[in-house]
Amino acid sequence: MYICLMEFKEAKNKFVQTWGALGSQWGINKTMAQIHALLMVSHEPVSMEDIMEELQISRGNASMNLRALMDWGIVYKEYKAGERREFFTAEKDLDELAVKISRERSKREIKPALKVLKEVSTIKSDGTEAERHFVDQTTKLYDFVLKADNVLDKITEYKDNWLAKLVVKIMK
Amino acid sequence: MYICLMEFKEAKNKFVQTWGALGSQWGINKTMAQIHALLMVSHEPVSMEDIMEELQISRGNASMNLRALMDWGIVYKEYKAGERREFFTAEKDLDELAVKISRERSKREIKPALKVLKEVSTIKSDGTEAERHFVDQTTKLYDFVLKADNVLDKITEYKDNWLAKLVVKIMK
DNA sequence: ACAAACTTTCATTTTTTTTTGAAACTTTAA
DNA sequence: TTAAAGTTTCAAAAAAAAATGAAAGTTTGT
Repeated sequence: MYICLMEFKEAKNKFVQTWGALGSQWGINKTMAQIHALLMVSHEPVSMEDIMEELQISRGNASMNLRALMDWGIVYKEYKAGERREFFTAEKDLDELAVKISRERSKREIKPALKVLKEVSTIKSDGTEAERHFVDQTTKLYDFVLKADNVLDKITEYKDNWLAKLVVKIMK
Repeated sequence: MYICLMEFKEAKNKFVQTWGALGSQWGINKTMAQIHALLMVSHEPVSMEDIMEELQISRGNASMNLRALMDWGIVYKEYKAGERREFFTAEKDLDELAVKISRERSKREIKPALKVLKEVSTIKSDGTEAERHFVDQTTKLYDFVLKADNVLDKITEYKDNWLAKLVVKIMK
């Protein structure tokens, strides 16, 4: 029994650390990813105190990153009857999680980038070869990113089981 | 003519800055993304000197990031006849570029994460509900990430025009 | 073999990002 | 209305990541 508990804590910690590192590599702040990981594998809502305790982080840090996760729509606040404090849960449905992350990153990062690509690809170019190449390349890039963004949108529109459905479409 | 040149330089600069910022948001060092952007829109190979000059960065920085880009397989060294210095070009085919980035990120980040997910999801759990939930959730996550990684692999296997082909498959 | 032309490396510095923590704020219950 | 229990904010500190630049290393032509 003791050994089993140790193994669990160890595994949980390893998972949280790994998810945090993966987050960093994809431009998501480590603590934010760690909090999310922690909530993902918790079977019941977790208080801010507990998050601070488990991840050894300050109240401010916990508060700010929980806010960010809620802004992303992948962590929810919960109230327990007769409890003053707030508890938090993560979106645990992976299809839904992926859809929300896609949507948010599209809105925050891809769409603004597309706007700039459009802008820079439409300078008048009756000029040098350098100019012609620039316009050509940025136009291609605009088309590519736009198409990719649309595909992602289409895919995640299925919402329920989009990944499974995609597998079917592609393998066939 | 003068105004037109200004517009071009301005557009080029805006593109490079934007691509750099986008890189940061996705866990790619800003300078690395900027160098890549610069090479992408350059119609002919660029020397390290010119890169340093255009991006206002040091020799060391340029050298290290060019090496990293070559490791990713998306920037190539070129030798010009009768020239001692080395010149650099970027992969300009966007299908190919996306394939290479996918492959590399899968190899460097997804695969190692999968290994950990497998590990932590296979602790023995005859224990508490917390343990059962942990095993359940990490197993689902493992399956999901594995499937997504495979789909990406399959898609990019088309290599030529994979995005266009995907559009067809999905819209249909 | 030499030196000129060029590239790479890495300890140090700089910049950027993240974290802290204490003060300000909010909510609830008595 | 008050105070207890909690949350949020943000200026300052710390940590992490990136950039510098000078020394070491390489390559090439004579």
